[in-house]
Amino acid sequence: MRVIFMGTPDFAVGTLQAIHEAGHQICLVVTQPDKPKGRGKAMQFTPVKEYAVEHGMEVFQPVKVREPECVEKLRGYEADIIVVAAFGQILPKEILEMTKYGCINVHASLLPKYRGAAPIQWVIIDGEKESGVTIMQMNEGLDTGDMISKVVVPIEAEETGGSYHDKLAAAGAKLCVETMEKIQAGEVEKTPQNNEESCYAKMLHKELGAIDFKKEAAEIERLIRGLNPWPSAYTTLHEKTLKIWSASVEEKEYDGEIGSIVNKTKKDITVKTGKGALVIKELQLAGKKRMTTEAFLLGYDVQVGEVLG
RNA sequence: CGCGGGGUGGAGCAGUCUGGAAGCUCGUCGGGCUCAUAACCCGAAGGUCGUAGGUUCAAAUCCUGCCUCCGCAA
Repeated sequence: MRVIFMGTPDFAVGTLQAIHEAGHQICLVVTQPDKPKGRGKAMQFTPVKEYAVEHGMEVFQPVKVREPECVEKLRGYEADIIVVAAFGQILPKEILEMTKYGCINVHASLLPKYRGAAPIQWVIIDGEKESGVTIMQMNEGLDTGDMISKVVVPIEAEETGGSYHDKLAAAGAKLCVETMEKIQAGEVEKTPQNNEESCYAKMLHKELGAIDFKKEAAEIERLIRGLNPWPSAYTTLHEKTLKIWSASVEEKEYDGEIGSIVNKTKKDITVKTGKGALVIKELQLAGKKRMTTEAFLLGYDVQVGEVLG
């Protein structure tokens, strides 16, 4: 098929690659404009653009695709289908109805649950046992289109936002190609979403990672995993940001102030929470590298009784 | 030129301001103690102090350029 692909972050690259390698003709790749990123404020390509440029694909980076001139530009490619994966802009009706097969979207959740921007991390934070990827026929709502296909991916006990992201990106890429074949063969069945069961996964923001030790240890531990590697869960130690990369839950109720260090061994630091305690396994102090708590304790002096946050 | 913190034996750090013999907590190797040990005791190996140049009788330490890691911001 003649395909226009729209996507921006890493999650979308796998799908673009799979479509490309499946032999479809990608006539245009639409991605968000380059932005100054990184420590030096240097302009940086989006991951999707990186791939597209590397493979000689034409790239289009509109600030707003819904502008009439952009819409007309897209129409000019006469694509059969538009595939969207984590693009980051709302598509107007004119684009949705522009092609023979319309726009399909690769979404990283089992719809109608977890519509929105950050479903991958939220299912981990919420402690779900499984999630997956849904391919839907896009309509004008936010992730409200009819469902075409889905795949379930279990969430492991040690799953992090990063590891699950990679699993879903791979699963979504595969499912997308399979679904395109079915669409082309006219074998798809579209199922409307039950709006009663829907919920939204809000965009992640940095403050979300601020650990509130008054919460249950189990909840904090899920937050740490869900926000790993980005934007990461953190607290404060000696007035510096302390990121917590990995921790485990201990049921024991220690005496002491919530948020304080209640136990220290050669390998771990244990912090009292609203319910149970959190054993910190891997961390990172501002300016330092990420390291195990054991390595951290070899060179950094922290005492039982000190309070985090 | 967005702000800031680093790069010191295998790991994590101190020492840099106030130049003048390479240190701490671990790990590793050898030996000892012990029923035993992640515990304890004795001993050993291992470092161009990121890199290039400058100042000096003398530089990890002061000056300059460069490389590189990281936190914030975006």
